[in-house]
Amino acid sequence: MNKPDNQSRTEPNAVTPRAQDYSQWYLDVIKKACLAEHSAVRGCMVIRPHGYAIWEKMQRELDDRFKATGHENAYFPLFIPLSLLTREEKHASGFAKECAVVTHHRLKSVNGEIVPDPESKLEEPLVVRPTSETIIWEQYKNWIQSYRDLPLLINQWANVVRWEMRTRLFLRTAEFLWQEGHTAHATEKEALEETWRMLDVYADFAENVMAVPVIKGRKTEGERFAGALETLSIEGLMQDGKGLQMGTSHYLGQNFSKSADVKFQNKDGRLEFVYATSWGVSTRLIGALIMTHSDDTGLVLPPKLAPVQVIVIPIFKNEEERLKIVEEAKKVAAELKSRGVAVRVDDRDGIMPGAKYYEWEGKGVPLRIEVGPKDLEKGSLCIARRFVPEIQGEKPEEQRRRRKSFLPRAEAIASIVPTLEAMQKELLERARAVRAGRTRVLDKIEDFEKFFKEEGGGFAWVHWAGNAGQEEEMAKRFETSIRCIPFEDQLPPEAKGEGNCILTGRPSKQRVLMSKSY
RNA sequence: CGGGGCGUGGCUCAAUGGUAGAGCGCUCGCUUGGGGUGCGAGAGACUCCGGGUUCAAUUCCCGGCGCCCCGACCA
Repeated sequence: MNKPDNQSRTEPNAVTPRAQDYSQWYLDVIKKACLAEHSAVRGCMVIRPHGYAIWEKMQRELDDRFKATGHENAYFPLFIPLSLLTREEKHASGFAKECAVVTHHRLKSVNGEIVPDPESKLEEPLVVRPTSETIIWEQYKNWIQSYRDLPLLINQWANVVRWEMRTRLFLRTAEFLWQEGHTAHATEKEALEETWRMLDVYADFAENVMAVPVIKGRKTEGERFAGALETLSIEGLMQDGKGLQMGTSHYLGQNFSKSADVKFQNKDGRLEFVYATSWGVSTRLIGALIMTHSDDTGLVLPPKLAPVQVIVIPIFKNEEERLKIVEEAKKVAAELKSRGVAVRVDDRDGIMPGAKYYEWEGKGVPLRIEVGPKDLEKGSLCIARRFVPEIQGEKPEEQRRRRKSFLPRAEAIASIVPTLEAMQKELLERARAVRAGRTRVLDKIEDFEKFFKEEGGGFAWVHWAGNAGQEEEMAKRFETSIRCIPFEDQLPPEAKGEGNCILTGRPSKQRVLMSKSY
């Protein structure tokens, strides 16, 4: 990476990036943090070790929550026979436009060129799973006979392929990693409860682990998952004012059990189709993390998702000093490790400490400990935070001073865990504040237009009673869509109550959440 | 699939109708070390592919291919 000149040096903690071009800013952060890059394969992404380590942390947190709600992991095939995928009509037509299809099973050399062997054409094409409902329900048919087999609560960690026209690292790639839960229940009530429960799991994860505040609600008919009776989602607001769907939980009713013919015998001995749910979150969440917290210096990670929570940087002049200081740095690291902190010592020689600061800040490491000769002498440590809570009107250099603190050694080490916990909370608060600053309760279409065309946009709470065609009109005029019809408790107090549709003026019982989106 | 932009050392880019240059990175040496040390030496490019114009093309023209951005499609 190029060394920035003095003018382009960045001060950490800028919540709103100076970059006008968010696309470029987003890519810069990913690059600085070494998270991912485009691969030579169209629309596909290479996740680099640091990015993958974040995903692993997410996986662990989510998996714990799935297990705690009674779910088990399993794995199903990558390939779905075409006839299986097309059994559920709406589901098939919903995904039809973005399927990768395998048609041959062998290659052959023709005139010196290796091509699919025409003789090896499959009798039935195989679709690379865009999602696994169909193949999983085909299997559930064999697993479910009695009400005693229910509920069946399964989750799968997998990759899926959706052949998107346009891709963006993490936010939309042709192949992505995700988890998909697929559950079967004896009653509609139980399935609905599961649908709502898993949305709560996602919302809890988003806020308490990712430190990204979300709005919970239901999708409009047009945005519903193909084949679902109800789609719930959590919606986050990114720093550029665009909304992002961060997770979905679907109530599938009996659609998939009917098309796969999955019946069970209830307590009365009668045969019934089972009720289904499915729910998923993907590596898109890493995109959400980046777009929510990062600044011009690079990535900012909530401590709970930081693969390295504390980086220890030894500072030394000569070999003699190096030996002593690195030894002390390793001791400090060992003490932190015993307290459950993910810590690393950057003892690389020949790289200036300042360069290391920039590097680890770019990667989003929450805390840095500097150990130098003076610390050894005084028995102290320097602790620097990746970010500090904003103070209005504060100058950058004041803030920089506030980011660092010099503490007696024991005190410094004891302060790490509480500081990480505090930073986790501060990050959520900061994201909440940014979102609040970009959220409006709007009643007039002129105000709506001004908000999205002049003020950068964000979340708009508006009354809506339009039809699908009128939703389309809003999309054309303002590039906005209904992100969700929020649950009642999700509305801010000033947005509650009845009113009139912002477009048609027709009476509306409740406001919906509108924004531009990814 | 439409609209725009770009393909030049590893990266970011410059220049030129006469076969290329910088910064960063990399290697070696010294120097330096609490916010991107400084100096010196060195390695590294058939200028995306194909064709055309020309005495001569990296440069101009045409056609591919690839990438990026903006739309349509979507987690």
